[in-house]
Amino acid sequence: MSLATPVRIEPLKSHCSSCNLRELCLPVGLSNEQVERLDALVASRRTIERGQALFRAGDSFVSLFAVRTGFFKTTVVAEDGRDQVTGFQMAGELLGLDGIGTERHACDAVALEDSTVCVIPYGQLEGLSLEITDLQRVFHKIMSREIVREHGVMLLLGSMRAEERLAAFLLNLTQRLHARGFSRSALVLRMSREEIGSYLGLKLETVSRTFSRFQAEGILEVKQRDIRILDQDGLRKLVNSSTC
Amino acid sequence: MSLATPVRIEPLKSHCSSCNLRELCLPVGLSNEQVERLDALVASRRTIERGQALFRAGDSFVSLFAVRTGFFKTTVVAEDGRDQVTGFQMAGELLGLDGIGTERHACDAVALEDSTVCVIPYGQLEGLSLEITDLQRVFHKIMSREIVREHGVMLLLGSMRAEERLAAFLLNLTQRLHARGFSRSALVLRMSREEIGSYLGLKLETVSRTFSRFQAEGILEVKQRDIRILDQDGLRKLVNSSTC
DNA sequence: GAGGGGCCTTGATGTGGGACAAACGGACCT
DNA sequence: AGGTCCGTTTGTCCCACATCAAGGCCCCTC
Repeated sequence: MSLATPVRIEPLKSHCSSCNLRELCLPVGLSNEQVERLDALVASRRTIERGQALFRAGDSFVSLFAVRTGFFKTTVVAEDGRDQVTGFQMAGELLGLDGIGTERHACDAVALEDSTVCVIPYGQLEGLSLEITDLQRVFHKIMSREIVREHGVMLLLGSMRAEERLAAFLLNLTQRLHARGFSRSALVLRMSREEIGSYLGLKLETVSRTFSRFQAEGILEVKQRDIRILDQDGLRKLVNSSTC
Repeated sequence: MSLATPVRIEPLKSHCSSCNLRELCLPVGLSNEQVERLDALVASRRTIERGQALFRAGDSFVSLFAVRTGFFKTTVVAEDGRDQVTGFQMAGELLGLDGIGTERHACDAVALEDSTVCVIPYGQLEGLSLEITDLQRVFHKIMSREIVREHGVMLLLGSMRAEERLAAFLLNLTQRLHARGFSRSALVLRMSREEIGSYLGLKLETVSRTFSRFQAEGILEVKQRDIRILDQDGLRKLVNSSTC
């Protein structure tokens, strides 16, 4: 490390009030006055370089994190070393909910590109949500939706075939990206074939082959990580057809 | 229905204070005084016959339910009709967390044997947890643990082989039963092979064959739904060995 | 622009668990 | 006791995906 480069703790103040993610993040639905009180709590930002972990399983749990920019994956590791990607998180989504139960994180959160997060000290969030009913309600809803999302993944892993899994995955990603102002029909994958495979319970070769098949069928145009969706209905039909 | 048997709405008052599940349920860790305030809120019980639904996906969400006696499964249904068991709940465990996010239940909860539940009106629970910090904390922990449990299921569904899945399932069940005072080595399954299969992402025939194999290997004794675990370490090794 | 290292694609072959079918067994009737 | 129903077990065959292996593409560095 060079002499002139001290470790930099980002002291940047976050401002939920003026954040363009306000409607996608923790402050959703809160009044201006309420968001200002939340501002006082969301004290700092952190930047995470691509490939670095925001936290790891076993780390003691202190704060939640809201993705401000960038892209993350969360993974759980079995005792024998196998790991499973449990989710991909983009701007506005919360990381760290897994840590509340035991006061230690239960999974790793790793940045898939250079990212910034807002740090939300959990103890203070608890305190504030005693005072702001709406904040408590929003927070409960976020946790509940995470539970429901995972139900969906269980359905996918438990009963879908490879094509259906990948189709469902792409539709989910584009829907979330669209909510953030991106195109519904084009996306750049931030994760590798292997990470997609881990999330979907498939091997990377199967993911790759399925992409190729979708391209051959005219459903997608695939150039490495650049994906263009040519036939969204085709994808949707794949997910809903019980052709097994 | 006979003339002398009116529909009975159970008006029975629940009492968390005197409930033997106190340490396994929502009141865990609360003081006597706090639990008494919770009592005021948990106003009624409901009995659910085997095979009946406590709630169904799409039902509007009003209350959470704590299993008092009996056994439930929760299932999500895809648009094409396939369904996936997302969990099995026993005494002390909460049902309905999925409904908070959208104010509608996202899954079905069906009793696998005649059961009783305590009804916890969610609006009142929100209100009380504004006043009792510890209650808020406990509730958050319960939701967080549910998220972590589902991570574990994702790991199971995404990367384990049939034997590992069934072994992990049995260990999880016996561990939870043991916490409720039952034997660590003998259990009676409340669910069918098909329901186990759905939960584990396997077909019922595969579940049955795997039980048979475990029996042949001297790990289990299987008589229909009566299971005796002869070699707990054998089961544990199965789960942890990355023999794939 | 040559070389190397990730990541991705594609081919050949193998296999775990699915699909289908039949028989078994226990619970509950009459 | 016999019959029916439903869940379970077991056998046989088959396929979707895994595994193993080779080669291609892109981007980085020197």
